[in-house]
Amino acid sequence: MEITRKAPIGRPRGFDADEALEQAMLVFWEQGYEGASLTDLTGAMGITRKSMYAAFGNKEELFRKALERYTEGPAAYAARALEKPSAREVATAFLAGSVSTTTRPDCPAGCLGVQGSLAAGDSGRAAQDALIAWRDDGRARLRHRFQQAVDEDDLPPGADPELLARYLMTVANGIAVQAVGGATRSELQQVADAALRNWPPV
Amino acid sequence: MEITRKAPIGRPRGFDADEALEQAMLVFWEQGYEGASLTDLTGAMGITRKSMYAAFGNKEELFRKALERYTEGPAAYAARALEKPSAREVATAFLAGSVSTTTRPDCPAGCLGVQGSLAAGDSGRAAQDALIAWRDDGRARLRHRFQQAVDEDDLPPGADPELLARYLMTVANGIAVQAVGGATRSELQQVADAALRNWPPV
DNA sequence: TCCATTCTGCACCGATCGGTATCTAAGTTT
DNA sequence: AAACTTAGATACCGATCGGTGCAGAATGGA
Repeated sequence: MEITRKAPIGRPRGFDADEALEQAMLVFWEQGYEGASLTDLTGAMGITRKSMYAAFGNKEELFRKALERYTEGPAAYAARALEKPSAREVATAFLAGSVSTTTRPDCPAGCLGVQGSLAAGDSGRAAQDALIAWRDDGRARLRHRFQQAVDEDDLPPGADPELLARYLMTVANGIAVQAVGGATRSELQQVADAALRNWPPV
Repeated sequence: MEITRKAPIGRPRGFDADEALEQAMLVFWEQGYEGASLTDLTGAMGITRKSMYAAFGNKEELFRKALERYTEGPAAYAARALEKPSAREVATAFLAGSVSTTTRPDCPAGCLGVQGSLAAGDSGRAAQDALIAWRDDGRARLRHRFQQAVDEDDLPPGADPELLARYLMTVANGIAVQAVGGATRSELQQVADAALRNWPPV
């Protein structure tokens, strides 16, 4: 029987891996996967290339882990929105979260899940695929939530969960692009309000 | 008085500059500014680096010219939409054109004006700025067109041309992102229809 | 105390980046 | 034919790319 080893032998790492990952996420968010060089990344993380490779594997894995952190951090609004009691509140919270996260003054404008690797050469193809899967996953969760709403008579029987989910995701993605172009929070919230004006009534 | 010289002295270029630019546009469209290397570009254009530099200046200028060609080619739907007789038809044609152009089977998925350089490192910053200006210009044209519609009582007096323009642009940008993720033409047309369901009545 | 292990800092790897120099061949004007 | 300009091919430039090898420092277990 092995007892749980709390501290692995050897010299412990001299940096906070979570904090380093946070900084890497911000660099990817601002510059995209291909636009973020290892020099940019490790510079912001405050560690050397060697330490980065030992802790995170390689650039591609670092990106995946940064995306995970993004999901649980800045993009956590999506998971919170899904827990709202009604479909309308889900949609409203989802777009409101999208607006506020893409226009945070202390973070890069836009959405890592969109601009992290929207178009890419060969070297960024894996990151591109990861983001496509990420957006698909978000859309699937919305679809399931709206299917549940239909089942609960929270949406009219004729409502199409698939379409509603894609519609919301499309608007959110557009908001992210607009944010990169410098659109303000209030401008985008108006757009979100407009997009919800034709939401199916209960 | 100089007479207009039709053919400049020296050996004429041995390739079709328009066709070469078309191929460069397709590469930028698919891989983005930073993701498209000179090797990729000149390979698709069928010319050498030297010829490319002589004909187009450098990579950045090549991108600007490819964007112009994109505007007059695949993205010409936008200019055509602006000439529709009513605001509603403008909006409908704009989104329909956005859907069909981002899902053309013979072209890369998505929109060059969005994915050409959404996020970028230092080297892609100029292309990024060019695309932001490009999208701003499209939005301004929509705004002017809707202001005209308000003046002509083609839109209700309370309609906000600025908001309507940004709303349409946001949906179109979202459609472009969705197209990259593999959304089909009919799926996106449904989204476009949904987005127009709350268009202000005359 | 000594060893094993892992960290850090730095130099370095081959490959590729955008961009050029150099050469010959070719075509058009004067 | 002379003058001029460009095409095409090749080789090259310094810089940067993602990724490593190595030596030394630091820590845990024995």
